[in-house]
Amino acid sequence: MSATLKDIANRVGKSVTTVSRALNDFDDVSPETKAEVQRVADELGYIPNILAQRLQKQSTDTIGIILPTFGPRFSDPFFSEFLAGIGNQAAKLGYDLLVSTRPPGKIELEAYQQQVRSPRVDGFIIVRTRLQDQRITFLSRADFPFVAFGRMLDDDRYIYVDEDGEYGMKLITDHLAELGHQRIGYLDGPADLMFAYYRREGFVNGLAEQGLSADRTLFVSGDLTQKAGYKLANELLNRPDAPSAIAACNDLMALGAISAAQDLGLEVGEDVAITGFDNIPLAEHCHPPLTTVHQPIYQIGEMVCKMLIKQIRNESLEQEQIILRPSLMVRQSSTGKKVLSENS
Amino acid sequence: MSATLKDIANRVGKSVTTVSRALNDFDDVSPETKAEVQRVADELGYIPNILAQRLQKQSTDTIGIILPTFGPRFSDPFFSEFLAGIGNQAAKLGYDLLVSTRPPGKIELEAYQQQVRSPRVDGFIIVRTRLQDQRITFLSRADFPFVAFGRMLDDDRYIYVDEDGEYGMKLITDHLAELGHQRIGYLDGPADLMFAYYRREGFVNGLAEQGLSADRTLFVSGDLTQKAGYKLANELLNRPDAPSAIAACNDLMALGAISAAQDLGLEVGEDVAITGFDNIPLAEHCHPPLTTVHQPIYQIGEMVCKMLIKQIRNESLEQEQIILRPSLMVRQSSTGKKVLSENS
DNA sequence: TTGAAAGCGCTAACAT
DNA sequence: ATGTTAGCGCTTTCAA
Repeated sequence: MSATLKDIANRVGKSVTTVSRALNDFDDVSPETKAEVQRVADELGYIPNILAQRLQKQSTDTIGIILPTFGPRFSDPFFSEFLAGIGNQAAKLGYDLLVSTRPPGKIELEAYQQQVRSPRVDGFIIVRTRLQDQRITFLSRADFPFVAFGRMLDDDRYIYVDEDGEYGMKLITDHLAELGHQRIGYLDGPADLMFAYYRREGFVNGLAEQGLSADRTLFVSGDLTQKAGYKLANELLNRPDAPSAIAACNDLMALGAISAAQDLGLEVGEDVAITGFDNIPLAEHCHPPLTTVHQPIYQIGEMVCKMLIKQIRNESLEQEQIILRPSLMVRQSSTGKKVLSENS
Repeated sequence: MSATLKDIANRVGKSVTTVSRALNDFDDVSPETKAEVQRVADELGYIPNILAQRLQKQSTDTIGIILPTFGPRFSDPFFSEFLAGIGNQAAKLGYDLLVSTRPPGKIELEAYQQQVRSPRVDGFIIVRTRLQDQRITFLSRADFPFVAFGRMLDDDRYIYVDEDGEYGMKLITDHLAELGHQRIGYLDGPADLMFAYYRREGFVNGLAEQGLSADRTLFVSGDLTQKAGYKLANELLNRPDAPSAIAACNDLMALGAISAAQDLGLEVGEDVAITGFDNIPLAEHCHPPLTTVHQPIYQIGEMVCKMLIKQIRNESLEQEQIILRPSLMVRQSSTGKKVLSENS
């Protein structure tokens, strides 16, 4: 077992208190004592017992994230990158990251309640906000620190970072309209997800601004996986009145759509334009490379984490609501033209 | 703040000790007292303070995993699925999952040391073992519980689960040889990774068994990303003596290789066969679908987690070393033949 | 059947 | 500049 303050105190012949203060560099300890204490501490390889510190402080130095997952086959590039951003930032600021996974719904909410009351974490990061988000409602009421990645409908009295999904999707409609597309299919996401909502808004409004009417029969929605993208695009492209372009609300579905088009013998970028949203690493290296909207997931992870820890520490935030403007990445899946590699 | 044992004790008019024992269902507490204590506890919404329990027990009820990551653009489907497996299993068994990310090397090892000594977790799960793995050496010496996913060279006196990568890659060479390929390129992984080692062995030995000699000039190695796969395959395919098939040591690089081939105007599955290893969800839904080797990552996550917790609890394991046989998934990227969808 | 007391390792208020 | 005392919330002897 690791040495304790008491061990050091005995060796040095001082009280535990003095040792504690010496190690924490209080200025009411004589330099000699400090030096001596430090020496012995090093010698014994002292490391503070974090459990004791936490009990004393009544804080866990840990932030939590509960990933909303459905099936076991859970593999969204978005999450691993986001997690890395949060995790690295948390480590930098001296916090641990507690990760759980729960299917959205009752079980999920119970997990929040438990973790709040235990208390197992000092604050939460919420991902994939929903139109009405119980998690946010609950944490707000409980006055428990959290930062969300994403907004909610009809309530923004909480701290969040979000991308401007509406703007992002308008970049797509502008781009497609410019290429001359008139009939554009849309691969929508689950109705209760806020990001799908904004992107859909952007799509509809973007078309309108271009003087194009949105044909609702070309709207189909799926569960954000490639599989869904494949199936939905296949249906769209098999219609007699098939669209000349398909915009997907995320990259994964767009990748599925590309496969579907190719399986039908279509040349993506030429015969049909396909676009995504997210710019996951795969987007650049698939064939053809995917035109999409970039949002800096890793940086958002860092940002959200930093804001949460500030909140936990009661430091003031410059900005409690942040909305980021994403940018368009034009690639071959829409233009058919080969683009030179973006970065070495 | 949550109610404490003391609060309950005051209300009931009993000592804290009695209340503690009542709630833990000791049999030396009268039924009436138990009932009364339980009633008041419910009324106050009592939840034990986990920090105090942990200090007392000197255990954290938490297992740790430190993900080896390089750049910020970290997005490996393998990890998110593996994490989900571990996380869900841990939750089921009453454990928390502490996730960190560190670049392999000194910083990483320091993180292990710190977490061991704090003590922040009760045990570790190690991923992506290396030929000589400092992490394993350190934890073994410290006699700290851990379970690894993967083996090590020259030392198997520790608990692990691994896939039989050599066998898996032989499935690939057999398959390619059967299709008539004689010159096969190999996209290798980093030299210090154990899984890359076994898969390479399987490739070399598999070829030998087929009476084919491995042309070392067709071996190129990269960092496991699609980007690397793209670049390496591009080089291979541009040679005058280009191979007729390319086996990649993981799916991500294989996907990159597919893009490279397609960019060169080759029909994958017809003009060149390409295979992967891992069977990530994308493999089935890319174009053409990728022939690969399947290993049940999610289940392995569960398994590893269960074994670790048993070890922590000093329960006996039926098997301390487990090696799983992966299976071949034949798809269009090698055969050129369309395969009916595997599952609905 | 119950309670008093000690202790997990640390920090902090107060006194000296 | 240092020590005494108390306390974080819980569990666990040991005694009654």
